[in-house]
Amino acid sequence: MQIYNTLTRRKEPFTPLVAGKVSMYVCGMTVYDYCHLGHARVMVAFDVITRYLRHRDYDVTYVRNITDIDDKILKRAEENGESITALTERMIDAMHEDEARLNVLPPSHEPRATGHIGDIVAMIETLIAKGFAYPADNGDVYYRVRKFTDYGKLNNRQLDDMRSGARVDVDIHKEDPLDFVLWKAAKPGEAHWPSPWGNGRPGWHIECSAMSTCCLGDTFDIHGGGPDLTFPHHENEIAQSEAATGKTYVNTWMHAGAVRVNQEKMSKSLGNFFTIRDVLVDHDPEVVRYLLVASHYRSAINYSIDSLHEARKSLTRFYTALEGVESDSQDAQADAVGNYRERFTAVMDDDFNTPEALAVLFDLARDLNRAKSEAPEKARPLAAELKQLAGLLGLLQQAPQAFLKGTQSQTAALSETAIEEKIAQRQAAKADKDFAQADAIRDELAALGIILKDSREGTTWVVEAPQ
RNA sequence: GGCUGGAUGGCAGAGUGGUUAUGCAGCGGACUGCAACUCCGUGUACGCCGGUUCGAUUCCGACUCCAGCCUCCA
Repeated sequence: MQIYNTLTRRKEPFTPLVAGKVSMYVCGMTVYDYCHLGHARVMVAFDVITRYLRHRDYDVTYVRNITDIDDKILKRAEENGESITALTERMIDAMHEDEARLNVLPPSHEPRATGHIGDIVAMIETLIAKGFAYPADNGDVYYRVRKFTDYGKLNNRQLDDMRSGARVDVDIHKEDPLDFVLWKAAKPGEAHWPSPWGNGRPGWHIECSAMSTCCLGDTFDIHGGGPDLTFPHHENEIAQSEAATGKTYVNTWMHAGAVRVNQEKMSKSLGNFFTIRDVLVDHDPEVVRYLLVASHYRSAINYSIDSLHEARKSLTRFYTALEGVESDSQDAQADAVGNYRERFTAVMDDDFNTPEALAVLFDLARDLNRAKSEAPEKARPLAAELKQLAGLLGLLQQAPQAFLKGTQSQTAALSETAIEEKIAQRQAAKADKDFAQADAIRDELAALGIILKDSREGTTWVVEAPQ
């Protein structure tokens, strides 16, 4: 297998530290609001990566943290008039609900910052002892960036170039404007934990260093996250961890691509974000997942309603192929189903090329459609193979009819029984050769987005993408 | 200003130093009462200018444009 490494800016053969095992840490949510599609992308990308690595027989330990103490959380809890814990618990529950709907498997461990204050304090103490950090007279503790000679290696950035950016905040308590905070002193009334430097809370970057090291060891295989975390967050993590342990922090850095809206990054600051739950009101969660998997994990995706419709159409093609074929995993037999599995594995081995993997599945689907009419005995194994391979992408696990008939909200204009009633009326009209009447019924349903399909076995229907 | 990516057919989106991506849409045909679904067939696509090469969309350089990071953001 080969994986693109942000650190070296190229694809590299993947060799885990311990043969057969993969240790992976992904930066998760700061839980002060609902997840948006950018979060969904990271969740789905690393879910596919985890599923595939496990399929390749790696024993994967997947750690994804929860940042449950932070300035934005304090602010939001204050605005809402609720306790910090009430807010974070509510958002954590919502996040779990969202990812379950997107068919994202839970990580192996989900450590929370507030559960690791001791580890965080210990790491800061080590950094101070080694001269990489210093307590300031305002009660904060800062990281001494210029002391870490490798600083900037992940982003290919020179410290002196960053000065010219001039957007670094000038803080009189810092020795150098580039220094960043490890421990923040609590203002009166703020949530806090005791520490050798007084009451306070951890800075953002240190929690990931502490939790990843504590769950996975000083050095681990893969560290992932969203595209906007490479700087400063991941750069700072490297500085903290490598200074503290004296060892390489991470071998392979992986970053997902951005989700855009109208060619602009979807982000909290721009306010152009769509939450997962908002999108799921009108769309099958699998459509959203498909949209995310249909592009390579590193490339930017432009989100639009049209792109969701495209995704729905593609899934409709797959489910149409699977419709009417009973199969289970026992049916997938290598000799009967061609080389799809080999092709799928070859492209997924190359930096998780999911668009190519889907192309293989479309070829498989065509083969399946052909088999359904020409060689029925091959249909079952082909369908089983399609479901099994798609399952590695977290797709095609619904009953075909369930997907094709859409959600209740999509068919709300007419109940399922009413639709069946109309179909029966049309059958009767057809039997009487009253085609004008039959066509009128079909047009009436089509106007409601219900498309009829006649076949030897009878008439079925699908819901087309909502307009 | 520094640093990253990107520019592929009507749209989405992979990939490759010479030969079909794939999906949607379009066109022709089969199937159908007519459709839909499905199947078969069908597209002189690789931002611009140079260079390397027998040959470049693919490698190298310049240019233009787009996006991102340098400040909280996945």
